[in-house]
Amino acid sequence: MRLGEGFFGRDVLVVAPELLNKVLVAGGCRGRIVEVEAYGGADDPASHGYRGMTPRTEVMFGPPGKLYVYFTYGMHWCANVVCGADGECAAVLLRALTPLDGVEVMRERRPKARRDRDLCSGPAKLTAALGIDGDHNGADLVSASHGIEIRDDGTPPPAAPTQTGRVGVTRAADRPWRWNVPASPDVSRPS
DNA sequence: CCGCCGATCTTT
DNA sequence: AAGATCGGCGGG
Repeated sequence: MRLGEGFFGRDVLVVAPELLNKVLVAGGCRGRIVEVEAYGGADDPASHGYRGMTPRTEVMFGPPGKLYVYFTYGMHWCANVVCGADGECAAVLLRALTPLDGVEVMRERRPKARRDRDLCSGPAKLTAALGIDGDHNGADLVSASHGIEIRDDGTPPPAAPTQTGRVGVTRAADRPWRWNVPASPDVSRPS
């Protein structure tokens, strides 16, 4: 079943680990979510929304269940699921997937990937593999407005997900807001 | 396998 | 000027 607004409209620290083992569907491909990170708002110095709403972060402050897609390092796209109540700033960064379906298409989109586990093992790798870019900013996952949705296929989240500090952040680096599926070979880095 | 470095450009 | 990254290269 497709996840609905009730799922996303809760505390981001609750939603993030529950997204593990859900299935992301986009661009004719499917992948199982194995790594996520939570980002807050005014309470979180590492968040894009820390200093309030800007044109870039507008979606992060809106209703839950939307996709916040941002451009970084001059060449990469990263995708977040907006959480919490409308007006709050909170989102979950999708950091890695296990490729499930459409692997051939993923390979065409990411010709540099050598092994299957390199296709979606990073936030900008998975967007490239599934064809997600700036056109998908603000997409509604609840109605699959842009052909993107998140599904529960009956696989529960891990009972004891691995929890670490967030990758690549310099501020609030000690906050344990990254979660991944234990022993998954498809995460962005070993934990 | 690991660490370093350059690419590339938007946002602050 | 830094950044929620990636991939190539060199060394162990």
